[in-house]
Amino acid sequence: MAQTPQYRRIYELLRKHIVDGVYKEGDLLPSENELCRVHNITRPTVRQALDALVHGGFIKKQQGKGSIVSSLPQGIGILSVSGTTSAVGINNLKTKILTGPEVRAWAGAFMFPLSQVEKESGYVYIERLRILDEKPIFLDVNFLPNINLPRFTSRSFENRSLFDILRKFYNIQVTGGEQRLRAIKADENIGNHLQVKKGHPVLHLERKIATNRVDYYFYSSIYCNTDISAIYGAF
Amino acid sequence: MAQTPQYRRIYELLRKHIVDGVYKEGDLLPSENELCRVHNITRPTVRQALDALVHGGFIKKQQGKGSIVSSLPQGIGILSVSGTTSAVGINNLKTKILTGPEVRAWAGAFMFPLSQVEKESGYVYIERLRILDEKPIFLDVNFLPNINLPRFTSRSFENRSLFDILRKFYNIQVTGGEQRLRAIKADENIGNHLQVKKGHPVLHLERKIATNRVDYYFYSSIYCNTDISAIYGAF
DNA sequence: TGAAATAACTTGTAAATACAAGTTTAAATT
DNA sequence: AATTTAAACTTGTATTTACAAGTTATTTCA
Repeated sequence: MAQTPQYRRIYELLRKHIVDGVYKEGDLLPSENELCRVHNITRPTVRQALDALVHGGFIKKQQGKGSIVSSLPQGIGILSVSGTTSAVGINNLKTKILTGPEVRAWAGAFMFPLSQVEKESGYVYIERLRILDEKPIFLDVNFLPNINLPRFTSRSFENRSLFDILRKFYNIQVTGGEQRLRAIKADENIGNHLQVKKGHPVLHLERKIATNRVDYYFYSSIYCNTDISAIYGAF
Repeated sequence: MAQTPQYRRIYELLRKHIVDGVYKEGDLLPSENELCRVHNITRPTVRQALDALVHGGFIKKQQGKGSIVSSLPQGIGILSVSGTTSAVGINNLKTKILTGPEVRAWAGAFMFPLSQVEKESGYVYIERLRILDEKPIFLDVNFLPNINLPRFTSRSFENRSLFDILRKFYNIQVTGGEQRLRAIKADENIGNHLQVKKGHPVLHLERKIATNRVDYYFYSSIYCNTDISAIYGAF
């Protein structure tokens, strides 16, 4: 009946409290039984929420002791699905649209194999520069198969998470994905955007992102300048 | 009573079957209820095993349909805990010990903050080169705090997973961790080992690895040549 | 025959319960 | 007082039950 499941609500709540500093590093979260009482739910449900927090790297659990809040990462977390991207430095992380959103047709080879439906549909192209403290940190190039995305190209993307828009307007939620990482030399174009010399080492991520819409994936190619801040991930 | 929990057994079994090709990409695993019947366990237990497979990127689940086997990754999976390292290409992945194992004392700054106990204990140092198809793929430098690791320096590490040794002889299992990624220029030393020119882009991972032993972490600094095969990860 | 309704599957969420195992605190014993 | 023991916590594993929700195959009806 509930649109969002209970464990999700508890997860979001605890996550927010950790990010906001209600619980600090090393603190113990309320025990599972206490969370049960407070929110009037059962332990399996609480544990489902806590598992998600562990998976996101927000807490560690220790048998007999409790759920210990982890330190918030120093770098930028884009390795896990909702792990830390939305958690850290989102305040001073600005977004600049370089190209799009505009509809294009697939041409040439692509970083991931595409289905027939995807090929026929074309894609929405968005190229963005993400800026942290006035310094360009990463350039992300996004490919969203143009399947059931009405009025997408006319939406505003400035300083807004792509994920948020997909969730809010199209009820598309990211459920996971796969990625490849490489260290490459920046070419002329990437170098200009990231303000590094041509040939400078840059981290390249190629991602295929799965959603709650069955068989709907979208794709991102991300170039990171890791000189200032590293990419962070929990596992 | 059971030394290893049931869900772990089922997880290992299914994982092996996927890796061995019993279930191929796109195949459906037996349904949860079927796995219950076959292994004489209950659905929450089965689901715990399947969750672990999802987390490792081996399957995707679709409500109403089933558990769909994912494609085995092309690259080398060292991003997740037991995700794909041990799954892919372990046959032709050779290991060459460059230094150690030998006990050393901490000196100077370290990539992660250390506890007092860790500082006082020193660490076991191991430097290894991992070779895939006669080509050096990555160089890993490991720091294991020298706490309760009897006879560690005298063990043989050739062509053997560090994780395996820790599990087998010391009952230490990797439960998770955190990592930072950077694209850097190879220096003289790294360039020589990885057979790339000095200044060539190399992927650098700094990892703090958590274990089932409370407060026991170990650390790895990994340098990857991603020219031939990328680093792969599911999330 | 073709479309719609139904049944029989699948996974997702959730409750209530039980005991095992690790940690901490308090009490009892020496 | 110091040590040991026990109790009261904590999380880990597991069962049983129930219904919701999505998918597929079958049946029914027009």
